[in-house]
Amino acid sequence: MKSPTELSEAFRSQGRKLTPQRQAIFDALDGNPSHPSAESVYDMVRVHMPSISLRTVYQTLNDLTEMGEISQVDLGLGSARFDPNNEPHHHLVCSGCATVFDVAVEVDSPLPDLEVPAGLGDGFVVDSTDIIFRGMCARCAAGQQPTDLGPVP
Amino acid sequence: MKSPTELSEAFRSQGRKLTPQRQAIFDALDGNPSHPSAESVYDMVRVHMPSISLRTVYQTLNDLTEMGEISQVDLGLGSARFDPNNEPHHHLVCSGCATVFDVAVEVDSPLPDLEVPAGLGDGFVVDSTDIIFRGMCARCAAGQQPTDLGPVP
DNA sequence: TGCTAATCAGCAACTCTTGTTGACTGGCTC
DNA sequence: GAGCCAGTCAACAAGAGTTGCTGATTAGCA
Ligand SMILES: [Mn+2]
Ligand SMILES: [Mn+2]
Ligand SMILES: [Zn+2]
Ligand SMILES: [Zn+2]
Repeated sequence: MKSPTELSEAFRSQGRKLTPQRQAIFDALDGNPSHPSAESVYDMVRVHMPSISLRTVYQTLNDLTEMGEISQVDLGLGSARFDPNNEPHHHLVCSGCATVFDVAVEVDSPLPDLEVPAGLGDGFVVDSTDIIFRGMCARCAAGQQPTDLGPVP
Repeated sequence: MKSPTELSEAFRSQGRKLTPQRQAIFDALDGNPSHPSAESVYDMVRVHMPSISLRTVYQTLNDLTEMGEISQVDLGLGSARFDPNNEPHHHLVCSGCATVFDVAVEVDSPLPDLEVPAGLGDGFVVDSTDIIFRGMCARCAAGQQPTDLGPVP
C-alpha cells in the first residue's frame, strides 16, 4: 500500500474526495501487519474518530481494494481480512489465536504460479497461488495465554 | 471417504443410526469430485428423496466431518465445500465458473508441511498447508459457455 | 460559492449456517 | 415383536458478516 500521503494524492487524482474518515483509515492500515478485519479497522479508527460508521469503513476498504492498494484475503476465519502488504507473499494462520503472519516468498522457491501437474484440471491456467500454513504460533504453542482474538472458527 | 457400505458400518458401530437420509447422502458423496456445497448435496439427494430437509443434510455433513470421513474446505467461495477425497492434495479453483479440481501432491515436491522461512512468525509450528491455485479452467479460458455454477464472489 | 460526493443514522435485507421446538417416525436392541 | 430414543421434519428464529437503502446533513473540491 502506498503511504497515507501518496494515497491522498491517488484518491484526489481519481476524482475521489479526501475525507477525514478516509485519511484515518489510511493511517490505521499504514504499516499494519495484523491483517485486520473491517470491524478491527473500525475499532482502531473509532478511538480518534468516534463518529465514523462501520458502513464507511467497509466502503473505503472496498475502494482501496478496487484500487489495488490493499488486498482482501479470505483465510477461512469468519470474516475478510485486509492486507496492505502488496509484495507477493503467503500466510501463517494460528489455529489458537487467529493471528496472521506474512511469509515472504523465496525467489528460488518453486511455490509461486507454476504449472500444476497434469490431471483432471488439464488446461487450467493458473493466475495466482494462495498458500495458507495452519498451525500454532510461538505464544500459543508454549502455553495458552489468553488472547484478545477469539479462537479460530 | 469410505464406501457407502463401509460408512454404514462405521455409523452403526459408533452408535449412530443408519437412516435412508444418511445413506442417500453417502451415495451422493461417493466418488464425487465436484466439492459440492451443502446446498448442492441437498439438490442431489432431493431428486430421489424430495422430503429430506436441508437441516438434515448439514447435520450429516457435519457428522461425516467430525468422523474424518470427509473434509470441509473453505475456498473463498461463498459457502463451505465438502470433499470426500481424503488423500493429501490441493485445489484448483476456476474464477470463471467456480469449478474445483483436485491437485495431487507430488511426492518429491517441497510443497507440503515443511518449515517456513524465518521471520516475524518465528517459532510457528505448521500443522497443515492449504494451497489454492486460482485461474481459469479450460472451458472458461476457451470461450464463455454459460455454466450452471455462478461466478466466483 | 455551489455542485455533488461522502457520510451518517437507522434501518432492512441478504447468504450461509446453526439453534429451537414440538410432533412424529422408524432404527436398533432386547 | 415391542419399546426406547435418535433421528427427522416443518417451521421458524437467530446469528454473523456484509451490502443496500433512505433521507438528511456535511463538507471536499473546482
Ligand atoms: Mn499478508
Ligand atoms: Mn479436493
Ligand atoms: Zn496463536
Ligand atoms: Zn471455469
